[in-house]
Amino acid sequence: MTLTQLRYLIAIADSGLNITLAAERVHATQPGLSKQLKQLEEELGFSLFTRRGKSLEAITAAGAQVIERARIIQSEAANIRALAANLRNEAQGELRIATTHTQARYALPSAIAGLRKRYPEVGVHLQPGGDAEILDLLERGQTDLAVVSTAGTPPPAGLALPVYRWDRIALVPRGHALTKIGRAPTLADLSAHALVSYESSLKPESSLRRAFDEAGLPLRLAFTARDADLIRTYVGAGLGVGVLAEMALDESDRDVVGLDLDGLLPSCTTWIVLRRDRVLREYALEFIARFAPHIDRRDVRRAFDHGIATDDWPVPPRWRDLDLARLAA
Amino acid sequence: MTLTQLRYLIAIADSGLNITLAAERVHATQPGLSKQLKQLEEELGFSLFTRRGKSLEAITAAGAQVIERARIIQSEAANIRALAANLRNEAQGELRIATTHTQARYALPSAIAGLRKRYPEVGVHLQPGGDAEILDLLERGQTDLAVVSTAGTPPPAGLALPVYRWDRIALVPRGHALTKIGRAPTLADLSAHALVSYESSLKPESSLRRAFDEAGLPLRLAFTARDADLIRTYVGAGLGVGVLAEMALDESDRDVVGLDLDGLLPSCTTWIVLRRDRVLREYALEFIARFAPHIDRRDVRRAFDHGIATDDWPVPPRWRDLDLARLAA
DNA sequence: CGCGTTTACGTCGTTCGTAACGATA
DNA sequence: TATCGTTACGAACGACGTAAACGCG
Repeated sequence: MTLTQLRYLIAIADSGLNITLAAERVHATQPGLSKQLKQLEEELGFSLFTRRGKSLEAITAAGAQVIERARIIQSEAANIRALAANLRNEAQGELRIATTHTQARYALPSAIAGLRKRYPEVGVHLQPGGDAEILDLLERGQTDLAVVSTAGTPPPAGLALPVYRWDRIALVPRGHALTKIGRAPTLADLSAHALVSYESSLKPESSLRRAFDEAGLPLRLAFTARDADLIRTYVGAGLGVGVLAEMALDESDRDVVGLDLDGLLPSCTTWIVLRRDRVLREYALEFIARFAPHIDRRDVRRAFDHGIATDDWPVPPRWRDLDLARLAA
Repeated sequence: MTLTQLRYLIAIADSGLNITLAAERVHATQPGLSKQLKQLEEELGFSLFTRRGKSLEAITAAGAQVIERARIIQSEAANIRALAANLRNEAQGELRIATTHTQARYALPSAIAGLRKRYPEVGVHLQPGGDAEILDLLERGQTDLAVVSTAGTPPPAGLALPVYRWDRIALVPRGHALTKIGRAPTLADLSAHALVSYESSLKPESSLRRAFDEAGLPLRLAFTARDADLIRTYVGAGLGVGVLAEMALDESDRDVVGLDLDGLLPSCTTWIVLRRDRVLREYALEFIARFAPHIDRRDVRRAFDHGIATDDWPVPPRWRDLDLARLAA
């Protein structure tokens, strides 16, 4: 058993059992992988895969167990290399950030721009998805850090650092009835209209849905998307009243106007979520320091080593109080 | 970076930085280890050890981090091999059990004898120590399972399976004053004598000490040892009244006699403690099934996979109700 | 016949052990 | 001078890539 064999094994599993594809991904030849796989199976004394003819058909139960452990080994080997790269002050590398569209579009650009200024050789890869997918990516170790938002408690997995708080606003076409009532809309006001909001509102545990349920009001969703820009567009097209993150408000928009909801819905917190068992490259800490400047870098280190309870983190600033220009500097 | 390099690295660290000794332990030559170590350091780009002249002097901070990860890698590699050996129904192997003297001497023999009957090719290695040492061995992955006792809650680390409950008894020379009071001794009775008990009674959190503290009585320890046989011997020699596990009572002993303490001290539970992240060989499960026959083997598996709360385990039988002969069958 | 896997083979790099050398207490 | 680590060298092994054969749809 060698690290190479385990790497090949994982590549094969992650390439849908296509050895040729896996070989390309690890920059090796297909016969090489075939042979190493065979040797590994021989050493272990059982088949990692079932075969139909010559092709791999499925992962055996035992194979799945082995792959699981192999991933841990690979991840720890990567940790050692990351450790080494940090000590050498390597300025090259990659940063994979799994996040939602709203964060990627409105919150992250300045911090990422700042990061790239300090580390021009670091490639940043955004991995968009829904909250569950994002945390799943983190869980499976396929991303370096996740940026997600919750309306209440922090996400259960990993080490969560609070970044900023934000509220939702209502978005209506200019001249819409709701702009004329002279006060912030109530849930009853909203309930009178079809709503346009995030895909996540479809889930029964969404905070929007819960607010309506608790008020005993019906929630009609005319349109949902993950993408705040789409929501804005469709509000402009008159599909209904938008409910979306304040970050997505564009003051210069001629067609639509945002309305404060004044505490109608619970505030949200955006978190950076990390895996405690993963060594971060220096530039990842740099990103965190820029995106969440109110958190002391040493506290992050300490949280990694000893585990800080979530309550011990400082209350994060509100979105509207953030100095985005400073993050990018 | 190879698995071999990491194995050598760990061997060096565990041999007190003596490469020659480490080489013997891994069945390789000293120059081989030297060279691999150098190559690893070269690849990582920093020193794992500080050197005085040619000798290794200390582990660097970064080196400690690497070793920590290397241990995880080694442990997972061992897990894969264990997985494979189980599938092949290998009947050979080793079982390392870290435990206290009392368990090793009185509780384990029948279960181990039974295990050896079923698996004659398995070498069993008892690693004696105090409770803290034992759990430390488990923590550091240097033992397969730990057998420890507590007077209350289960040990905090790992997966704890309750095996049996037991009480402490008093041990006095024949004809001792306490044999003539015609009732079970009270704490006050005991307090009148110097006691002979386990080394662990020296610790302020020991349940014996706590019982005396709570009763406001002084505890005088004339003699302590880890070894119940020694305690018995010194009670026979008249050093004082013994307080020890009922398992250690030897009815055929001519010199001393045991006295029931009748709930004077809290009951103890003996636990098997496992690491959830360690794959056990089939014979280890066999040992568990023999030592704790009231626990369903499948529940152990399930606890490994999903994590069962400690409260969900069945209440273990009392020591005196155990059928030791059956365990050995 | 294309796609993907296995087999065969030659080359190259690496590991490992032996032996000699060097440094330290 | 004994102990422990490094350097040097040769033999053996193993990994890898190229090329060809094989099976399956």
